[in-house]
Amino acid sequence: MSLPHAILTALLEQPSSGLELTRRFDRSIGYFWSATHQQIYRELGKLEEAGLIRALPAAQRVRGQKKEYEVLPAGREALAAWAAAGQDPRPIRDALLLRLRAAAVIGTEGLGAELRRHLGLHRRQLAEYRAIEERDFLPERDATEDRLRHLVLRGGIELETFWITWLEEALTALGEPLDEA
Amino acid sequence: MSLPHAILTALLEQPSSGLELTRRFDRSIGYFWSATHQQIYRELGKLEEAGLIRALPAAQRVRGQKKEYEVLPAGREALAAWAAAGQDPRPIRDALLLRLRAAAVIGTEGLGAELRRHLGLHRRQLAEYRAIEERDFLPERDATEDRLRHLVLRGGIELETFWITWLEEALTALGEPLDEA
DNA sequence: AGCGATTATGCAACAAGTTGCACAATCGCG
DNA sequence: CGCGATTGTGCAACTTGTTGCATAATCGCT
Repeated sequence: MSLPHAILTALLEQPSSGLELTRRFDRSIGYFWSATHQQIYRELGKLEEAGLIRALPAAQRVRGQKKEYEVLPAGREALAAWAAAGQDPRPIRDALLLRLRAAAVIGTEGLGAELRRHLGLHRRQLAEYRAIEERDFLPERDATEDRLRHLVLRGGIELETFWITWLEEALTALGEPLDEA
Repeated sequence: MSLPHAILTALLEQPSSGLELTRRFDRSIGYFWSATHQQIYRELGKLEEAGLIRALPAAQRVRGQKKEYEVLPAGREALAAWAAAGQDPRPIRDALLLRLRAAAVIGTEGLGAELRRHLGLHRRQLAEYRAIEERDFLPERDATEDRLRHLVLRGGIELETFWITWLEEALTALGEPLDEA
């Protein structure tokens, strides 16, 4: 599984506390690997126990007080091993496509509205990605690190574009308007 | 969750036994909602207990003997209710994008090969979808049912196309060849 | 008739992800 | 100083998905 490796990557980029990680998983990292704060805290506990990360020292630690983690050499090695292994793409599991297939047997009522709703969501997400691209990735800067990050963002942009294209195609084929009347 | 609804849809299309369902989940349905046979058997048990489906009668039923299921009216209603409710698209969780982000902190070694491997997998999948499209969806037939099924397939085709485009873009940006030397 | 391959159903244990909640410290404000 | 809002950590229970295995019937072949 990849959650621990997502966390190791995030901590290598920047040592953080559980809540800071949670926020980053809600923003940039979460654009391709989402996780809730409970998942993150649980995984931080496991990673610390496994000796892959450690909490930065603090006077005394009590519940409700910030706790920063950093990656230990063993953690960096574990991440490298994971990266070297290679993951197969997981089979698609998409409820909206299933919804279409269901519509073929129970009828298309309400389908147009649902497709339009998704179209709106994807358009909004695409706009967000584009804003980030314009803000963070000017054509000048071109270090390898930047290029990799930019590629990830491009992936998000193109994926949202795919959905928008497909949804418009679907609505057209069903004789439905693209926007609410 | 959607597995029960995927099964209900499949059984409405065609009453089947657990193994027949499993095969269909490996083919057409599995292209957008994958499931293993254990998941399917477990879910069939639950659906039967809930009164949404029933096993077609047979002389006597023992382990290792085929058991066909059909959807009861309550099952059709449950499916319609699920379809009416609407699902939000789930956040992306993609290991390859995570892999790129990890490469930014631990180095790009082996990344090109991994991207090429994925490129090959997606190209093969796309070819498979295209073959199905040519075989099953001639421009003549145009019932609503066919149109819906075709749209689902188009989704698969466009999704694979997205991956191929992005992977080629990524390899180019990294100065890597698109195919093994 | 005997036997291995295939078809078919299913249990159990585990791993991963989700939901709901509890509780402590700290910060801002009147 | 007191008190509500926010920040921060975390447990417990549950659902979903995966892996490995057990077991029974049937089919084809010799």
